[in-house]
Amino acid sequence: MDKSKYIVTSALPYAEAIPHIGNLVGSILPADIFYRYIRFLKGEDAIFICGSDQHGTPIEIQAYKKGVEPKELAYSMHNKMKELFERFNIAFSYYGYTDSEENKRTVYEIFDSLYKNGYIVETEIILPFCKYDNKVLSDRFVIGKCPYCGFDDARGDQCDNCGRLLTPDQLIDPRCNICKRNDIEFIKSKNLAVNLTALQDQIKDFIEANKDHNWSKAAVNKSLSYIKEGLKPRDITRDIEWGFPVNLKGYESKRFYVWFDALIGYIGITKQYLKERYVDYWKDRSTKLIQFMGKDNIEFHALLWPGILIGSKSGFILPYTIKSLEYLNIKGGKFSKSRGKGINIEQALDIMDSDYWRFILAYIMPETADSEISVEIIEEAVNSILNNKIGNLFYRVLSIAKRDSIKNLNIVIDDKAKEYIKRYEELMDKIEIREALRLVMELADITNSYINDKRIWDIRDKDKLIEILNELLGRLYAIAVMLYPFIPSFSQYFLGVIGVDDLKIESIANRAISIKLDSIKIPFSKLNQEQIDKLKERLE
RNA sequence: AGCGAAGUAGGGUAGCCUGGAGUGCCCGCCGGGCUCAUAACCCGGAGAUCGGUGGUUCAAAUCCACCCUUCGCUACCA
Repeated sequence: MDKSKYIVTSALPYAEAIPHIGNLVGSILPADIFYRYIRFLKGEDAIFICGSDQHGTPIEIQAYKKGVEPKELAYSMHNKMKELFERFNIAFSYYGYTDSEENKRTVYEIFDSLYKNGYIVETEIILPFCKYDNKVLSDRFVIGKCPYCGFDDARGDQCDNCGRLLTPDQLIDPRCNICKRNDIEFIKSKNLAVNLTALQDQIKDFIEANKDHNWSKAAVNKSLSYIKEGLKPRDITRDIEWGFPVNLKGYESKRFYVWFDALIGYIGITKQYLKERYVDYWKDRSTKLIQFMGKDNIEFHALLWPGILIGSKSGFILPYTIKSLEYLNIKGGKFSKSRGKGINIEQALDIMDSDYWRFILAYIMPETADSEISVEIIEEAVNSILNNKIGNLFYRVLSIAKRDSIKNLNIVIDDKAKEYIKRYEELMDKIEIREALRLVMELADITNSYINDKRIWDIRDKDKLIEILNELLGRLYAIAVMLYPFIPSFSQYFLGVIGVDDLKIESIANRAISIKLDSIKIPFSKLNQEQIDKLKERLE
C-alpha cells in the first residue's frame, strides 16, 4: 500500500444494551485487527475512530421504562461499553460518543451546508396518534386487521401471519397496543430529508471510483442496485425527544434522526479526539477512510453518508473502502434477546480472556457469508488450533532451548517465513482477515512438521541444534508479529520472552536475541469443564 | 412481494469473476509413527451425485434460465 494517512472506523455501537459478540465480530473486531496491522505492523499514520451512538427512539423508550432520563442511560451505557472494549483489547485511538458538543456543532454545520446548497427537502409522513395516551405511536405499537390476509393481530409494520410489510394506516380497525383502545387518529408530520435523488449521480460516481478498493461484494452490488432503482430523499429528522434539536426555523421541535448524527459522529468523535486538528485527516485528500460495518449498515454508509459529505461541499474526504461483514449466528438461529441466547461481551470476558475470544471470532469471521458459532466450533478454535497448534509449537521450541540452556541466538528469517510474510501482507492489504489468520496457521503447521522431520530433540551436536533453533525462532518471531493484530497479548508476551519490542513487519530480519528462559510458560490452555458449561448455557 | 448475499465430504471453509478430471485447506474420524511439547506433534487413509431441474459447451462447482432453502435490507429498529 502507498504511504498515506488512514482513518479506520467501526460502525458505532448503539448505547441501548451491551453489544453481543456478533456485534463485535461484525465491525469493531475486524476494524481493530486491520487498524493494528496498518498502524503497528506497517507503521502507517492511522487513527481508529469509534464511539457510542447515543440518540434515538429505542434509548428513549428504554430510559422511559427504567424511569431515568435518556441522557443518563446513554452516558452510563457509554461508560460501560468503553470499559468493556478496553478489556477486549480494542485499540481505539479514541472512543467517543455522539451526544458531544463537538458532534452537535458538526451536525449543525453540515446540516447548514446541505440546506444552503439546496439538498434539504421536506417530506411528509403519516403518524398514528393515540388520543387516549396522547402519544405518537411507533408503527409496531399499532395493531389491527391485516388488509391482505385478514389476520386480526397484525402489527403496523408487518403482519405476523402472512409476512407482508404494512404501514399503520393500511390496518383495518387500527388500535393502540398500549391502551388497547381504537382511539387512533392519523396525523401528518413534516420532516426534513437529504435529497439523495439530486445527489444520485455524484454518489454513483463515488461508488464507481472507489468500489475496487477492497469493498465487500455485497456493498458494491447492493448500493449499485439501489441506485439503479433510483434513490429517494432520506429523512434525517423525527418527532422524538432525545437527540439534537433541528436548527432550522419551524422545525425546532424535531430532532435529528440517528442516521444523520451517527454517521457525522465519525467526524464529531475525531474532533473530540484531535480538536481542530481533525482536518489533518478529514480534509486531507490523501487520507484513506476505511469503514467497517455489518451488512445491515451498507446503504447508510455507501449511499446516505457519501451523499451527506458530497452535498455539504465542505471538503470532507469520502469513504475509500466500505467493508461490510455478514452475520454471526448461533447454531439454529440468531442471537436473540427474547430467547435469552447469545453472549454479550461482558459475559464473554467472564468465560475467557480477550485473546481467546479474539482468536475464535477471527477464525470464524463472517467475511463472505453468515457464519455460525457453537460450543463445538469454539472448542475447535481454542483446543485444536490456538492451544494445540500455536501454543504447543511455541512451547515445544522454547522448551528445547530451555532444556539445553540456550539463551543467545542469532535468529534467521528463512525463505519459507519470508514467503508467508509476503502472502500475509497481500491478504491483509486486501482486508481478508480470516484468510490471513488461516495463512499464519498454515505456517505453524509447516513448522511443526519441520520440527518432526528434523527430530530436533535428538540433535546432540549443540552447534547443529543452535543452527536449527535460529531458524525456528525466526519462524516464531514472524508468526508472533503476524498474530499481533489478532491476539495482541500473546504476541507481546512472546516478543517479551525473546526481548524484541518491534512489531514492524519490515523489522522482521536476522538479528541477535536473548531468550528469557525463566519467562517461558505454556501460553494457552484448553477449555475446562466450567467454561464449556457456561458456553453451553449461553449458546444451546 | 421487491432488491442484495449465501447453499461444496460429519462440521467449517477455499475454488466460481477469467469453464478443463472434485482440486485444496482446517476440525472431527480410522490406521501408523514419534516422544521435545499441554494425551501434544508428524505421516497415511476413508468420507462429496459441488442445493435441485433444465440449458450452453468437446468439457460446468464454475456460464445461462427456472425452482427450493437460509440470512439481510425495504425508511423510526439501530
